[in-house]
Formats: sequence, structure tokens, C-alpha cells
Amino acid sequence: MARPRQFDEDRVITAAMDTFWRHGYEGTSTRDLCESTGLGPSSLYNTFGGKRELYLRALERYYETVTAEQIALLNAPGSAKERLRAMMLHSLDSDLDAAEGRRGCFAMNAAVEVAALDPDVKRSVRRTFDRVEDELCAVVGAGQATGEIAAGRDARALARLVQSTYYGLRVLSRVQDDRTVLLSTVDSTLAAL
Amino acid sequence: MARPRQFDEDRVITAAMDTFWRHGYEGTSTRDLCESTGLGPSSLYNTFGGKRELYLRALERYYETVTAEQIALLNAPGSAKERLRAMMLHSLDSDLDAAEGRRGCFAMNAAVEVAALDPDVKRSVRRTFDRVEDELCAVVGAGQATGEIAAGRDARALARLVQSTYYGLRVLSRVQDDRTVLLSTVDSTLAAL
DNA sequence: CGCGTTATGAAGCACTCGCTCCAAAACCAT
DNA sequence: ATGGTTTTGGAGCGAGTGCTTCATAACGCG
Repeated sequence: MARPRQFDEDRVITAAMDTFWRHGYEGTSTRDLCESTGLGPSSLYNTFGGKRELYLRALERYYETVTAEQIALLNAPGSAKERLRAMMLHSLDSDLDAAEGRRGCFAMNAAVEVAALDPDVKRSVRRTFDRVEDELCAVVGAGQATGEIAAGRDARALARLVQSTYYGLRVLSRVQDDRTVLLSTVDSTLAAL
Repeated sequence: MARPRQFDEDRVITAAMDTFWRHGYEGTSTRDLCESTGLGPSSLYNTFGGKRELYLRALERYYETVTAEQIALLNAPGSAKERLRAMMLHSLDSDLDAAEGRRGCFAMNAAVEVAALDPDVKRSVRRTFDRVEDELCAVVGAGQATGEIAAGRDARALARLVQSTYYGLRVLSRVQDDRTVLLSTVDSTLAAL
């Protein structure tokens, strides 16, 4: 019927996610996106609509890939606390890895930079955070069932406590390079459960 | 000797802080700064050097005013947990106040948006965070002295735990509008001490 | 093949970016 | 008042912004 696309849409979104993640929304120009995706501006606008829409797609992709990986770590074999620790360690090491560019958590970056200005971004990040909370809640519940975690307190409340500490650590990791300091806070969190 | 300045430097920095705080570093243009400070570009550049330097001054001012207020709440009369709670509640209500523009914590915004790109910004935010940690540590220590907080665990470790939860809550408040949800996490944190 | 349709690359739109330059203005010491 | 020094407003620099336009290219279908 017509000329087919010369690019793989998934690859393009992944490349765009990488660029937005690294430089933020305002810090990324449409030319940056053209360069990292390999698309010309006309293809990019024809396919996705514009910078904002592509950013939303990138956030979606982050949820499908990186957040999914966090959740997989939470559902891996092991005790509840081992699984919580594995997830936090994984993120922390990612945050501190200079080779990855110290770009942090894309969802958190979006929450801080864009959520107040764009309701769609706010909704997308909210969905990611809510999903993480749910998964944490399930792990805490499992820990309570085995007696590993005190059953007296509400699982949801404990999950939210872990989640807050987790994102707080990721904030601190932006200016704190000492892994052992952050690591000890992970252990304090688990000890408090 | 020469023509004196027509503006108050402190007022200008405070106005710049307000603008950077609201719109972020990349989201603020030099024209925005001229408008909010009332200065022409020549005065602004002659006095401060440039956008980046003014941002650093704004961060300094944040430390001197807003962070100082947080610390004052930590040192107000009351039990240790009451003081921790007062500080967290104050920030949370500020974060959720639509009239303030949902701009969050300026130091945290700087940590997330700029710290990886600018060592001076990283240092400045780090200093603020370290100071907050120290003050939290003092309050925790006081709580342990009165028996309000279990003396078994290291005060510094508990302070870092509180700090992480605190900044994590401020991240979540960017997408979570329900005050009671965030509030319950504050209480979970205090209960875990 | 030729047609209808869509994708592509390049040029470029109006506008904004951070910043500079400079003549005029405003002060104080003499 | 004059001279010396600094500040001020405004015009404007080159580069970059998000995005559009359009002729051309590349396909599947008849």
C-alpha cells in the first residue's frame, strides 16, 4: 500500500528513554532525540506527535523494563528481607555506577522535574509508584506469614515505610558517593521491620 | 566614588531562589530571572556572573532560610518524636499546598536535576543534607537519653533512616495528593524508632 | 509497470536561549 | 561644577528551541 517504516518503534522509544533519563525533560532537545534515535524530525513528529508524547512513551517503557526488573527481584526466591534487600541494593549500585552516568531513577526524576507541570506525567509516575508499593506490600505480607517480619503492624503501612526509605536513599545517592553509608541505611530499614 | 546599586542584593537572590525553585534550573530562563528580580540583564551579569552562579547563590539562600526553619523545628521544645514529627509535617504540608505551587524541596530538586552535572551544586546540596542529618542525629540522641527511643541502635544510623524516609516522602508527595497516606507513613517511621 | 499512499531527509519557520556591548545615567571626592 | 568610576537600560549577538513544510523516495497492490 505505502512505504513502510525504516525503523523499529521499540528501539526508538528505548533510545529516547535513555536520552530523557540521562538529561531530563527540559535538558533534552528534539535534536538530541533525533540524534539518539536516528530519526529525522519529520519521522519523529509523524510517529509520536512531539517531545511531550515521546516522553510519556519513554516513561511507559521505563515501567515495562526497569520497574519490571525491580519487581522481578522482589519476586525472586529467598526470604522477604533478602528480596527487599536485593531490590534496594540493585538500585543503589545502579545509582552509584559512574558508567551509567549517575542518572538515578527515571520515574523519580520525572516526579521531581515534570509531575507538577504535566498531569499525564504525574499519572504515569503515580502508577509506577503504586505498583511498586503493591509489590512491596506482598513481600512484607509474605514475611509476616513466615514470622520473619512482626505481624503486629499493618503490611501496607510497612510497605509504604520501605518505599519511602527506598526513594529517599535514591535521592541521597545523588550527592552521597559512599556506598557503605547508603548500605547501612538499607540494613537499618530492614532491621526496623 | 561611583554610582551605587539601585537594588537590594538579598531581595534579588530571594526572588531568584523562588523562580529557580518553582521552575527548576533548565526551566528558568535568564529573562525569567530578570523579570522576577526586576534587574536588567547587564546588572544581573555584572553582579552575579551568570545563571549558574545565581543558582548557586539561590541554593545557599535556601539553606539559610528554609533549611534553617526545618532545623529550628527540630530544636523547638517538645519530645524527640514530637520534634521529628513537627518537621516532617511542616514539609509535607508545604509540599501539598497548591498555593505554593507544589514545588517541593529546592535542595532535593537540585540534587535530582543538577547534582550529577555540576560538582558545585552537588557540594552545596550535600552540605545541606549533611547538616540535616546532623540535626536529626542530635534529636535522636536526645530521644535515646530520655528513653523515648530505644538506645540499642546507633543514633547516626537511626538519623539516616529518618532522613531517607523524609526525603522519600517528599518524592512521593509529587504524585500523591492524599495527605492521610503520607501522614500515616510519618507515624510508621516514628513508631519504628 | 504505474498508481496511491506513506515515510523520509533537508531546509527552514518564528521564537527563545544565555549572554554581551555600549552609550547614558548616577553617584562621590575634589 | 568637574572628573573618575560604576551601574543601568536596551538593543542585539550567534546559537539553539520545538516544530512544520515539502519535494522526493520507497513501498504494496492492481
